[in-house]
Amino acid sequence: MKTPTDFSQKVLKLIQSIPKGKVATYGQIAEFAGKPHGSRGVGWLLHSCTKSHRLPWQRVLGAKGKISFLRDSMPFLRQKKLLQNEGVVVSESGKVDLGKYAWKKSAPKRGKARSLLGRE
DNA sequence: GTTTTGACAGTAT
DNA sequence: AATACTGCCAAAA
Repeated sequence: MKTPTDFSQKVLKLIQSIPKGKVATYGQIAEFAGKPHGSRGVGWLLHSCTKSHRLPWQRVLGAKGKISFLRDSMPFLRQKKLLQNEGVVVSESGKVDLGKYAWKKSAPKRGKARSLLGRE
């Protein structure tokens, strides 16, 4: 409500809300932000935000927990390394075990009682 | 104000 | 199974 695109703010918030060792997908974030099909806007925002805020885009993977970049891409390797550093096991294909690292939306509402769901 | 792009996802063929 | 097309959103030119 108010300024432009709450969506972006939500997305940003969500990204920053991703705990270490966990990973979220564009679809998840988009859905949490209120746009089940706004994956594009999410990825887009991520890029924009990262440049300005340096968000943990590394924790944001593509669909199915797979990195969107090419396997031989430089960003891909960087991401993979970062994720591994976080404790996330990334396959050579750039796939992450969502069954273990899939991030659960804790509470996009900041300052509100965030129920500790997740619990792996 | 309109057009193009940008780190996607989902469904259909 | 892999590939193509479509749908969606937001920001920059």
